[in-house]
Amino acid sequence: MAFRNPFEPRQVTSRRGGPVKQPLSLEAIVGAALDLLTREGLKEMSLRKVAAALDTGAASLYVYVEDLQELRSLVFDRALAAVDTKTDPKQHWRGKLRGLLESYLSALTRSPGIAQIALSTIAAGPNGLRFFEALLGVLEEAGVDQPTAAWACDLIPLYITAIAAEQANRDADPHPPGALQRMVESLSQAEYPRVYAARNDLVSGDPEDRFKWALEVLLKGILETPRTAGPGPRRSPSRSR
Amino acid sequence: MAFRNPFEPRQVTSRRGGPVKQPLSLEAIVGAALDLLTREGLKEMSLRKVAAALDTGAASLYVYVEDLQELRSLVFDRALAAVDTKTDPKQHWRGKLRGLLESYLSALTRSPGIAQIALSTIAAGPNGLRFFEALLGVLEEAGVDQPTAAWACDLIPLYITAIAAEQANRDADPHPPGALQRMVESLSQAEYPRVYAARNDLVSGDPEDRFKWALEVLLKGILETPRTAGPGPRRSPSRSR
DNA sequence: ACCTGAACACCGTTCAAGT
DNA sequence: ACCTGAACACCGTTCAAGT
Repeated sequence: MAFRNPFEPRQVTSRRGGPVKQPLSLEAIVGAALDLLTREGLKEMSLRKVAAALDTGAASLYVYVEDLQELRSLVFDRALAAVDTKTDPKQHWRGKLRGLLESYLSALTRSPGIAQIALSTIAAGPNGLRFFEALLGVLEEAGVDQPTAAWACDLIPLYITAIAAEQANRDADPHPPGALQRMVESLSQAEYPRVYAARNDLVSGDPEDRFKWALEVLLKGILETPRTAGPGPRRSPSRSR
Repeated sequence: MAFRNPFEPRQVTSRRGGPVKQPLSLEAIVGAALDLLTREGLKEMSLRKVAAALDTGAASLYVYVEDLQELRSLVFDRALAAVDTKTDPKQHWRGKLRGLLESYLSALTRSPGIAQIALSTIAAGPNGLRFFEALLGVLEEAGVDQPTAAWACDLIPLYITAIAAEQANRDADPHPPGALQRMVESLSQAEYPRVYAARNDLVSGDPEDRFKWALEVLLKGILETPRTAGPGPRRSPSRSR
Protein backbone atom coordinates (compact mmCIF):
# COMPACT_ATOMS: atom_id res chain seq x y z
CA MET A 1 0.00 0.00 0.00
CA ALA A 2 2.95 2.34 -0.33
CA PHE A 3 2.52 5.45 -2.47
CA ARG A 4 3.94 5.37 -5.90
CA ASN A 5 5.19 8.29 -7.81
CA PRO A 6 3.66 7.97 -11.28
CA PHE A 7 6.69 9.69 -12.75
CA GLU A 8 9.05 7.08 -11.58
CA PRO A 9 11.05 5.59 -14.42
CA ARG A 10 9.20 2.89 -16.25
CA GLN A 11 11.22 -0.07 -15.08
CA VAL A 12 8.70 -0.68 -12.35
CA THR A 13 7.77 -4.29 -11.86
CA SER A 14 4.33 -5.20 -10.71
CA ARG A 15 3.63 -7.16 -7.55
CA ARG A 16 2.21 -9.91 -9.75
CA GLY A 17 5.71 -10.39 -11.17
CA GLY A 18 7.16 -9.45 -14.50
CA PRO A 19 7.76 -5.95 -15.75
CA VAL A 20 4.67 -3.86 -16.37
CA LYS A 21 6.27 -2.38 -19.41
CA GLN A 22 9.88 -2.87 -20.35
CA PRO A 23 11.79 0.21 -21.28
CA LEU A 24 13.68 -0.09 -24.50
CA SER A 25 16.98 -1.84 -24.01
CA LEU A 26 19.25 -4.09 -26.03
CA GLU A 27 18.18 -6.96 -23.85
CA ALA A 28 14.50 -6.35 -24.47
CA ILE A 29 15.05 -5.93 -28.20
CA VAL A 30 17.01 -9.14 -28.60
CA GLY A 31 14.46 -10.97 -26.47
CA ALA A 32 11.52 -9.76 -28.50
CA ALA A 33 13.36 -10.59 -31.71
CA LEU A 34 14.18 -14.16 -30.64
CA ASP A 35 10.58 -14.53 -29.61
CA LEU A 36 9.36 -13.49 -33.02
CA LEU A 37 11.95 -15.67 -34.72
CA THR A 38 10.92 -18.71 -32.74
CA ARG A 39 7.24 -18.24 -33.27
CA GLU A 40 7.14 -16.92 -36.81
CA GLY A 41 10.39 -17.59 -38.60
CA LEU A 42 13.24 -15.55 -40.02
CA LYS A 43 11.27 -13.49 -42.47
CA GLU A 44 8.87 -12.30 -39.81
CA MET A 45 11.68 -11.13 -37.57
CA SER A 46 11.71 -7.70 -39.15
CA LEU A 47 12.83 -4.54 -37.41
CA ARG A 48 9.35 -3.17 -37.84
CA LYS A 49 7.70 -6.13 -36.17
CA VAL A 50 10.23 -6.29 -33.35
CA ALA A 51 9.60 -2.60 -32.76
CA ALA A 52 5.86 -3.12 -32.85
CA ALA A 53 6.17 -5.89 -30.26
CA LEU A 54 7.89 -3.35 -28.03
CA ASP A 55 5.30 -0.66 -28.71
CA THR A 56 7.59 1.64 -30.60
CA GLY A 57 8.72 2.46 -34.12
CA ALA A 58 11.45 0.77 -36.10
CA ALA A 59 13.60 3.87 -36.04
CA SER A 60 13.93 3.64 -32.27
CA LEU A 61 15.89 0.40 -32.49
CA TYR A 62 18.78 2.10 -34.23
CA VAL A 63 19.91 3.54 -30.92
CA TYR A 64 20.79 0.03 -29.76
CA VAL A 65 21.61 -1.79 -32.93
CA GLU A 66 23.64 -0.95 -36.00
CA ASP A 67 21.36 -2.67 -38.46
CA LEU A 68 19.34 -5.83 -39.06
CA GLN A 69 22.45 -7.93 -39.56
CA GLU A 70 23.76 -6.99 -36.13
CA LEU A 71 20.45 -7.78 -34.50
CA ARG A 72 20.58 -11.19 -36.13
CA SER A 73 24.03 -11.89 -34.70
CA LEU A 74 22.87 -10.90 -31.25
CA VAL A 75 19.80 -13.08 -31.55
CA PHE A 76 21.98 -15.97 -32.65
CA ASP A 77 24.22 -15.76 -29.64
CA ARG A 78 21.22 -15.41 -27.38
CA ALA A 79 19.81 -18.60 -28.85
CA LEU A 80 23.10 -20.35 -28.09
CA ALA A 81 22.49 -19.61 -24.41
CA ALA A 82 20.45 -22.83 -24.46
CA VAL A 83 23.51 -24.94 -25.26
CA ASP A 84 24.50 -27.03 -22.27
CA THR A 85 28.28 -27.10 -21.99
CA LYS A 86 28.44 -28.81 -18.63
CA THR A 87 29.71 -32.30 -19.12
CA ASP A 88 29.68 -35.14 -16.69
CA PRO A 89 33.37 -35.73 -15.84
CA LYS A 90 32.70 -39.41 -15.29
CA GLN A 91 31.55 -39.85 -18.86
CA HIS A 92 33.73 -41.08 -21.68
CA TRP A 93 34.68 -38.34 -24.08
CA ARG A 94 32.50 -39.89 -26.76
CA GLY A 95 29.43 -39.46 -24.61
CA LYS A 96 30.39 -35.93 -23.71
CA LEU A 97 30.86 -35.07 -27.34
CA ARG A 98 27.54 -36.54 -28.37
CA GLY A 99 25.78 -34.68 -25.57
CA LEU A 100 27.40 -31.38 -26.40
CA LEU A 101 26.65 -31.62 -30.10
CA GLU A 102 23.10 -32.77 -29.57
CA SER A 103 22.56 -29.78 -27.33
CA TYR A 104 23.98 -27.51 -30.02
CA LEU A 105 21.75 -29.04 -32.66
CA SER A 106 18.68 -28.69 -30.52
CA ALA A 107 19.45 -25.03 -29.83
CA LEU A 108 19.56 -24.49 -33.60
CA THR A 109 16.46 -26.55 -34.14
CA ARG A 110 14.33 -24.93 -31.48
CA SER A 111 13.86 -21.80 -33.56
CA PRO A 112 13.34 -22.21 -37.25
CA GLY A 113 15.54 -19.64 -38.87
CA ILE A 114 18.25 -19.54 -36.26
CA ALA A 115 20.31 -21.90 -38.37
CA GLN A 116 20.03 -19.64 -41.39
CA ILE A 117 21.37 -16.82 -39.27
CA ALA A 118 24.16 -19.08 -38.03
CA LEU A 119 25.40 -19.62 -41.57
CA SER A 120 25.83 -15.89 -42.12
CA THR A 121 27.51 -14.98 -38.87
CA ILE A 122 30.76 -15.67 -37.13
CA ALA A 123 29.71 -16.95 -33.74
CA ALA A 124 31.94 -14.75 -31.65
CA GLY A 125 29.50 -13.91 -28.89
CA PRO A 126 29.98 -15.19 -25.35
CA ASN A 127 27.77 -18.22 -25.84
CA GLY A 128 29.46 -19.15 -29.07
CA LEU A 129 32.84 -18.93 -27.36
CA ARG A 130 31.61 -20.98 -24.44
CA PHE A 131 30.56 -23.70 -26.88
CA PHE A 132 33.90 -23.66 -28.71
CA GLU A 133 35.71 -23.85 -25.41
CA ALA A 134 33.77 -26.95 -24.44
CA LEU A 135 34.23 -28.55 -27.84
CA LEU A 136 37.98 -27.96 -27.78
CA GLY A 137 38.06 -29.49 -24.31
CA VAL A 138 36.40 -32.70 -25.41
CA LEU A 139 38.52 -32.98 -28.54
CA GLU A 140 41.63 -32.54 -26.45
CA GLU A 141 40.46 -35.32 -24.19
CA ALA A 142 39.91 -37.46 -27.27
CA GLY A 143 43.56 -37.01 -28.13
CA VAL A 144 43.11 -34.79 -31.15
CA ASP A 145 46.09 -32.54 -31.67
CA GLN A 146 45.46 -28.84 -31.50
CA PRO A 147 45.73 -27.82 -35.14
CA THR A 148 43.37 -30.60 -36.11
CA ALA A 149 40.99 -29.72 -33.30
CA ALA A 150 40.90 -26.13 -34.45
CA TRP A 151 39.74 -27.12 -37.91
CA ALA A 152 37.33 -29.62 -36.45
CA CYS A 153 35.85 -26.73 -34.50
CA ASP A 154 34.89 -25.23 -37.81
CA LEU A 155 33.82 -28.41 -39.56
CA ILE A 156 31.58 -29.91 -36.89
CA PRO A 157 29.36 -26.92 -36.14
CA LEU A 158 29.22 -26.11 -39.82
CA TYR A 159 27.80 -29.51 -40.54
CA ILE A 160 25.35 -29.37 -37.66
CA THR A 161 24.22 -25.94 -38.78
CA ALA A 162 23.69 -27.16 -42.30
CA ILE A 163 21.52 -30.01 -41.06
CA ALA A 164 19.44 -27.64 -38.97
CA ALA A 165 19.14 -25.09 -41.77
CA GLU A 166 18.01 -27.74 -44.19
CA GLN A 167 15.38 -28.99 -41.81
CA ALA A 168 14.18 -25.48 -41.04
CA ASN A 169 13.90 -24.62 -44.70
CA ARG A 170 11.97 -27.77 -45.43
CA ASP A 171 9.56 -26.95 -42.63
CA ALA A 172 9.24 -23.28 -43.45
CA ASP A 173 8.52 -23.92 -47.09
CA PRO A 174 6.30 -26.92 -46.94
CA HIS A 175 6.73 -28.40 -50.35
CA PRO A 176 3.25 -29.66 -51.03
CA PRO A 177 3.09 -32.95 -49.19
CA GLY A 178 4.72 -35.48 -51.40
CA ALA A 179 6.58 -33.19 -53.75
CA LEU A 180 9.55 -35.36 -53.03
CA GLN A 181 7.32 -38.35 -53.45
CA ARG A 182 6.22 -37.25 -56.89
CA MET A 183 9.80 -36.47 -57.81
CA VAL A 184 10.79 -39.96 -56.88
CA GLU A 185 7.92 -41.43 -58.84
CA SER A 186 8.65 -39.49 -61.99
CA LEU A 187 12.31 -40.34 -61.80
CA SER A 188 13.64 -41.66 -65.08
CA GLN A 189 15.19 -45.06 -64.54
CA ALA A 190 16.89 -44.91 -67.90
CA GLU A 191 18.59 -41.56 -67.34
CA TYR A 192 19.48 -41.94 -63.69
CA PRO A 193 19.77 -45.65 -62.97
CA ARG A 194 21.72 -45.32 -59.77
CA VAL A 195 19.56 -42.60 -58.31
CA TYR A 196 16.59 -44.72 -59.28
CA ALA A 197 18.02 -47.78 -57.58
CA ALA A 198 18.80 -45.85 -54.43
CA ARG A 199 15.60 -43.80 -54.43
CA ASN A 200 14.16 -45.38 -51.33
CA ASP A 201 17.34 -45.14 -49.33
CA LEU A 202 17.73 -41.52 -50.35
CA VAL A 203 14.60 -40.39 -48.59
CA SER A 204 14.40 -42.97 -45.85
CA GLY A 205 15.65 -42.98 -42.35
CA ASP A 206 14.79 -41.37 -39.09
CA PRO A 207 16.46 -37.94 -38.94
CA GLU A 208 17.97 -38.85 -35.63
CA ASP A 209 19.58 -41.98 -37.02
CA ARG A 210 20.99 -39.95 -39.85
CA PHE A 211 22.38 -37.40 -37.43
CA LYS A 212 24.01 -40.06 -35.29
CA TRP A 213 25.49 -41.70 -38.34
CA ALA A 214 26.83 -38.38 -39.60
CA LEU A 215 28.46 -37.60 -36.26
CA GLU A 216 30.09 -41.00 -36.31
CA VAL A 217 31.41 -40.29 -39.78
CA LEU A 218 32.84 -36.93 -38.75
CA LEU A 219 34.36 -38.31 -35.62
CA LYS A 220 36.05 -41.30 -37.18
CA GLY A 221 37.26 -39.11 -39.99
CA ILE A 222 38.67 -36.44 -37.71
CA LEU A 223 40.38 -38.92 -35.43
CA GLU A 224 42.14 -40.49 -38.38
CA THR A 225 42.96 -37.40 -40.37
CA PRO A 226 45.36 -35.29 -38.35
CA ARG A 227 46.65 -32.20 -40.06
CA THR A 228 50.08 -32.85 -38.72
CA ALA A 229 51.84 -35.68 -40.45
CA GLY A 230 52.14 -38.70 -38.25
CA PRO A 231 50.96 -42.21 -37.68
CA GLY A 232 47.65 -41.40 -36.14
CA PRO A 233 45.57 -39.36 -33.77
CA ARG A 234 47.82 -39.75 -30.78
CA ARG A 235 48.21 -36.59 -28.75
CA SER A 236 51.51 -35.03 -29.51
CA PRO A 237 53.12 -31.74 -28.52
CA SER A 238 52.80 -30.48 -32.07
CA ARG A 239 53.53 -26.81 -32.31
CA SER A 240 50.89 -24.86 -34.15
CA ARG A 241 51.31 -24.80 -37.88
CA MET B 1 19.30 -8.02 -97.79
CA ALA B 2 15.98 -9.82 -97.59
CA PHE B 3 12.91 -7.85 -96.63
CA ARG B 4 11.79 -8.14 -93.10
CA ASN B 5 8.29 -7.84 -91.93
CA PRO B 6 8.43 -5.56 -88.87
CA PHE B 7 5.50 -7.42 -87.40
CA GLU B 8 7.27 -10.67 -87.38
CA PRO B 9 7.42 -12.22 -83.94
CA ARG B 10 10.27 -10.93 -81.89
CA GLN B 11 12.41 -14.03 -81.81
CA VAL B 12 14.41 -12.72 -84.71
CA THR B 13 18.12 -13.12 -84.43
CA SER B 14 20.45 -10.68 -86.01
CA ARG B 15 23.07 -11.61 -88.59
CA ARG B 16 25.68 -10.45 -86.11
CA GLY B 17 24.60 -13.30 -83.84
CA GLY B 18 22.66 -13.34 -80.67
CA PRO B 19 19.05 -12.43 -80.33
CA VAL B 20 18.18 -8.82 -81.00
CA LYS B 21 15.62 -8.95 -78.28
CA GLN B 22 14.67 -12.12 -76.54
CA PRO B 23 11.00 -12.76 -76.14
CA LEU B 24 9.97 -13.65 -72.67
CA SER B 25 10.56 -17.31 -71.94
CA LEU B 26 11.41 -19.40 -68.95
CA GLU B 27 14.87 -19.86 -70.40
CA ALA B 28 15.45 -16.15 -70.75
CA ILE B 29 14.10 -15.44 -67.28
CA VAL B 30 16.30 -18.02 -65.56
CA GLY B 31 19.27 -16.81 -67.55
CA ALA B 32 18.76 -13.19 -66.62
CA ALA B 33 18.23 -14.16 -63.00
CA LEU B 34 21.42 -16.21 -62.80
CA ASP B 35 23.22 -13.32 -64.40
CA LEU B 36 21.98 -10.92 -61.77
CA LEU B 37 22.72 -13.40 -59.02
CA THR B 38 26.28 -13.87 -60.22
CA ARG B 39 26.99 -10.21 -60.61
CA GLU B 40 25.07 -8.73 -57.71
CA GLY B 41 24.21 -11.38 -55.17
CA LEU B 42 21.10 -13.02 -53.84
CA LYS B 43 19.38 -9.93 -52.55
CA GLU B 44 19.65 -8.17 -55.88
CA MET B 45 18.09 -11.08 -57.72
CA SER B 46 14.61 -9.70 -57.25
CA LEU B 47 11.69 -10.36 -59.55
CA ARG B 48 11.51 -6.68 -60.27
CA LYS B 49 15.14 -6.47 -61.30
CA VAL B 50 15.01 -9.63 -63.37
CA ALA B 51 11.97 -8.22 -65.11
CA ALA B 52 13.71 -4.90 -65.65
CA ALA B 53 16.67 -6.69 -67.21
CA LEU B 54 14.22 -8.22 -69.67
CA ASP B 55 12.51 -4.91 -70.33
CA THR B 56 9.23 -5.81 -68.77
CA GLY B 57 7.35 -5.61 -65.50
CA ALA B 58 7.55 -8.00 -62.60
CA ALA B 59 3.98 -9.14 -63.10
CA SER B 60 4.87 -10.61 -66.47
CA LEU B 61 7.12 -13.22 -64.92
CA TYR B 62 4.23 -14.90 -63.19
CA VAL B 63 3.18 -16.50 -66.44
CA TYR B 64 6.36 -18.60 -66.34
CA VAL B 65 7.10 -18.93 -62.67
CA GLU B 66 4.99 -19.69 -59.61
CA ASP B 67 6.85 -17.36 -57.30
CA LEU B 68 10.31 -16.20 -56.25
CA GLN B 69 11.07 -19.49 -54.54
CA GLU B 70 10.46 -21.43 -57.73
CA LEU B 71 12.65 -19.08 -59.71
CA ARG B 72 15.41 -19.66 -57.18
CA SER B 73 15.14 -23.43 -57.58
CA LEU B 74 15.35 -23.11 -61.34
CA VAL B 75 18.34 -20.80 -61.08
CA PHE B 76 20.03 -23.27 -58.78
CA ASP B 77 19.67 -26.15 -61.18
CA ARG B 78 20.87 -23.93 -63.99
CA ALA B 79 23.97 -23.12 -62.00
CA LEU B 80 24.62 -26.82 -61.54
CA ALA B 81 24.92 -27.14 -65.29
CA ALA B 82 28.53 -26.12 -64.75
CA VAL B 83 29.28 -29.27 -62.77
CA ASP B 84 31.46 -31.62 -64.74
CA THR B 85 30.31 -35.19 -64.21
CA LYS B 86 32.51 -36.78 -66.82
CA THR B 87 35.20 -38.73 -65.08
CA ASP B 88 38.31 -40.18 -66.52
CA PRO B 89 37.78 -43.96 -66.37
CA LYS B 90 41.49 -44.51 -65.97
CA GLN B 91 41.56 -42.55 -62.75
CA HIS B 92 41.38 -44.09 -59.32
CA TRP B 93 38.02 -43.51 -57.66
CA ARG B 94 39.60 -41.18 -55.16
CA GLY B 95 40.72 -38.86 -57.91
CA LYS B 96 37.32 -39.02 -59.60
CA LEU B 97 35.64 -38.18 -56.35
CA ARG B 98 37.88 -35.25 -55.66
CA GLY B 99 37.37 -33.92 -59.17
CA LEU B 100 33.62 -34.27 -59.01
CA LEU B 101 33.33 -32.59 -55.65
CA GLU B 102 35.68 -29.81 -56.55
CA SER B 103 33.61 -29.13 -59.61
CA TYR B 104 30.49 -29.04 -57.47
CA LEU B 105 32.09 -26.65 -55.02
CA SER B 106 33.26 -24.35 -57.73
CA ALA B 107 29.79 -24.24 -59.29
CA LEU B 108 28.47 -23.11 -55.94
CA THR B 109 31.29 -20.68 -55.47
CA ARG B 110 31.07 -19.03 -58.85
CA SER B 111 27.93 -17.16 -57.92
CA PRO B 112 27.74 -15.74 -54.46
CA GLY B 113 24.30 -16.58 -53.23
CA ILE B 114 23.82 -19.78 -55.16
CA ALA B 115 24.85 -21.73 -52.07
CA GLN B 116 22.24 -19.98 -49.96
CA ILE B 117 19.63 -21.04 -52.46
CA ALA B 118 21.01 -24.57 -52.39
CA LEU B 119 20.36 -24.84 -48.68
CA SER B 120 16.69 -24.05 -49.12
CA THR B 121 15.95 -26.27 -52.09
CA ILE B 122 15.82 -29.95 -52.84
CA ALA B 123 18.06 -30.29 -55.84
CA ALA B 124 15.73 -32.35 -57.98
CA GLY B 125 16.37 -30.68 -61.31
CA PRO B 126 18.11 -32.49 -64.14
CA ASN B 127 21.55 -31.17 -63.27
CA GLY B 128 21.14 -32.05 -59.63
CA LEU B 129 20.16 -35.57 -60.59
CA ARG B 130 23.07 -35.84 -62.98
CA PHE B 131 25.40 -34.92 -60.13
CA PHE B 132 23.85 -37.44 -57.74
CA GLU B 133 24.07 -40.10 -60.40
CA ALA B 134 27.79 -39.47 -60.80
CA LEU B 135 28.40 -39.34 -57.07
CA LEU B 136 26.61 -42.64 -56.51
CA GLY B 137 28.70 -44.12 -59.29
CA VAL B 138 31.97 -43.17 -57.69
CA LEU B 139 30.87 -44.29 -54.24
CA GLU B 140 29.85 -47.63 -55.67
CA GLU B 141 33.26 -47.96 -57.24
CA ALA B 142 34.76 -47.17 -53.85
CA GLY B 143 32.93 -50.16 -52.42
CA VAL B 144 30.44 -48.26 -50.32
CA ASP B 145 27.23 -50.23 -49.85
CA GLN B 146 24.10 -48.68 -51.22
CA PRO B 147 22.31 -47.58 -48.05
CA THR B 148 25.47 -45.90 -46.85
CA ALA B 149 26.05 -44.30 -50.22
CA ALA B 150 22.53 -42.88 -50.18
CA TRP B 151 23.13 -41.10 -46.91
CA ALA B 152 26.56 -40.00 -48.06
CA CYS B 153 24.81 -38.41 -51.02
CA ASP B 154 23.07 -36.17 -48.56
CA LEU B 155 25.99 -35.56 -46.25
CA ILE B 156 28.68 -34.69 -48.77
CA PRO B 157 26.84 -32.04 -50.80
CA LEU B 158 25.38 -30.63 -47.61
CA TYR B 159 28.82 -30.06 -46.27
CA ILE B 160 30.13 -28.58 -49.51
CA THR B 161 27.13 -26.30 -49.69
CA ALA B 162 27.69 -25.14 -46.14
CA ILE B 163 31.30 -24.27 -46.94
CA ALA B 164 30.26 -22.31 -50.01
CA ALA B 165 27.44 -20.55 -48.18
CA GLU B 166 29.73 -19.53 -45.41
CA GLN B 167 32.29 -18.14 -47.83
CA ALA B 168 29.61 -16.30 -49.79
CA ASN B 169 28.17 -14.75 -46.67
CA ARG B 170 31.53 -13.63 -45.48
CA ASP B 171 32.21 -12.02 -48.84
CA ALA B 172 28.78 -10.45 -49.20
CA ASP B 173 28.85 -8.92 -45.75
CA PRO B 174 32.39 -7.73 -45.51
CA HIS B 175 32.90 -7.59 -41.80
CA PRO B 176 35.12 -4.54 -41.53
CA PRO B 177 38.55 -5.87 -42.36
CA GLY B 178 39.88 -7.41 -39.24
CA ALA B 179 36.65 -7.80 -37.31
CA LEU B 180 37.80 -11.32 -36.73
CA GLN B 181 41.20 -9.97 -35.93
CA ARG B 182 39.84 -7.68 -33.25
CA MET B 183 37.70 -10.47 -31.89
CA VAL B 184 40.78 -12.61 -31.52
CA GLU B 185 42.68 -9.81 -29.87
CA SER B 186 40.03 -9.03 -27.31
CA LEU B 187 39.61 -12.68 -26.47
CA SER B 188 39.72 -13.32 -22.76
CA GLN B 189 42.42 -15.82 -21.96
CA ALA B 190 41.00 -16.39 -18.51
CA GLU B 191 37.48 -17.19 -19.63
CA TYR B 192 38.27 -19.16 -22.76
CA PRO B 193 41.72 -20.66 -22.31
CA ARG B 194 41.42 -23.30 -24.99
CA VAL B 195 39.95 -20.97 -27.57
CA TYR B 196 42.71 -18.55 -26.68
CA ALA B 197 45.40 -21.19 -27.09
CA ALA B 198 43.99 -22.27 -30.44
CA ARG B 199 43.21 -18.78 -31.69
CA ASN B 200 45.81 -18.79 -34.41
CA ASP B 201 44.90 -22.22 -35.68
CA LEU B 202 41.24 -21.30 -35.71
CA VAL B 203 41.65 -18.62 -38.31
CA SER B 204 44.65 -19.93 -40.17
CA GLY B 205 44.95 -22.10 -43.17
CA ASP B 206 44.45 -21.81 -46.86
CA PRO B 207 40.77 -22.41 -47.66
CA GLU B 208 41.79 -25.00 -50.19
CA ASP B 209 43.80 -26.95 -47.64
CA ARG B 210 40.85 -26.85 -45.29
CA PHE B 211 38.57 -28.12 -48.02
CA LYS B 212 40.90 -30.97 -48.90
CA TRP B 213 41.26 -31.90 -45.27
CA ALA B 214 37.50 -31.84 -44.77
CA LEU B 215 36.95 -34.10 -47.78
CA GLU B 216 39.49 -36.51 -46.44
CA VAL B 217 37.67 -36.53 -43.11
CA LEU B 218 34.32 -37.22 -44.73
CA LEU B 219 35.73 -39.90 -46.96
CA LYS B 220 37.57 -41.83 -44.30
CA GLY B 221 34.57 -41.54 -42.04
CA ILE B 222 32.11 -42.74 -44.65
CA LEU B 223 34.27 -45.65 -45.71
CA GLU B 224 34.50 -46.83 -42.14
CA THR B 225 30.97 -46.17 -40.98
CA PRO B 226 28.61 -48.38 -42.95
CA ARG B 227 24.98 -48.17 -41.97
CA THR B 228 24.63 -51.88 -42.22
CA ALA B 229 26.24 -53.73 -39.36
CA GLY B 230 29.37 -55.52 -40.39
CA PRO B 231 33.10 -55.55 -40.21
CA GLY B 232 33.78 -52.81 -42.68
CA PRO B 233 32.93 -51.04 -45.87
CA ARG B 234 32.86 -54.12 -48.01
CA ARG B 235 30.14 -54.11 -50.59
CA SER B 236 27.31 -56.36 -49.48
CA PRO B 237 23.92 -57.18 -50.94
CA SER B 238 22.15 -55.49 -48.05
CA ARG B 239 18.51 -54.98 -48.77
CA SER B 240 17.31 -51.47 -48.21
CA ARG B 241 16.00 -50.87 -44.68
C1' DA C 1 20.59 10.90 -24.98
C1' DC C 2 16.68 8.82 -26.45
C1' DC C 3 12.54 8.50 -29.07
C1' DT C 4 9.28 9.54 -32.83
C1' DG C 5 6.61 10.14 -37.38
C1' DA C 6 7.23 10.75 -41.84
C1' DA C 7 9.67 9.95 -45.88
C1' DC C 8 12.62 7.35 -49.25
C1' DA C 9 13.70 3.68 -51.99
C1' DC C 10 12.79 -0.58 -52.33
C1' DC C 11 10.22 -5.54 -52.07
C1' DG C 12 6.63 -9.88 -53.79
C1' DT C 13 2.25 -10.55 -55.38
C1' DT C 14 -2.48 -9.66 -57.25
C1' DC C 15 -5.72 -7.94 -60.37
C1' DA C 16 -8.37 -5.62 -63.79
C1' DA C 17 -7.59 -4.22 -68.23
C1' DG C 18 -5.63 -4.54 -72.56
C1' DT C 19 -3.83 -7.31 -76.98
C1' DA D 1 -2.55 -16.83 -73.94
C1' DC D 2 0.37 -13.38 -72.84
C1' DC D 3 1.55 -8.92 -71.16
C1' DT D 4 0.93 -4.56 -68.60
C1' DG D 5 0.33 -0.62 -65.08
C1' DA D 6 -1.36 0.29 -60.95
C1' DA D 7 -2.29 -0.99 -56.44
C1' DC D 8 -1.61 -3.45 -51.93
C1' DA D 9 0.82 -4.68 -48.09
C1' DC D 10 4.96 -4.94 -46.75
C1' DC D 11 10.46 -4.05 -46.06
C1' DG D 12 15.31 -1.47 -43.99
C1' DT D 13 17.09 2.81 -43.21
C1' DT D 14 17.48 7.93 -42.67
C1' DC D 15 16.36 12.30 -40.94
C1' DA D 16 14.44 16.35 -38.97
C1' DA D 17 12.00 17.34 -35.06
C1' DG D 18 10.70 16.69 -30.47
C1' DT D 19 11.77 15.57 -25.20
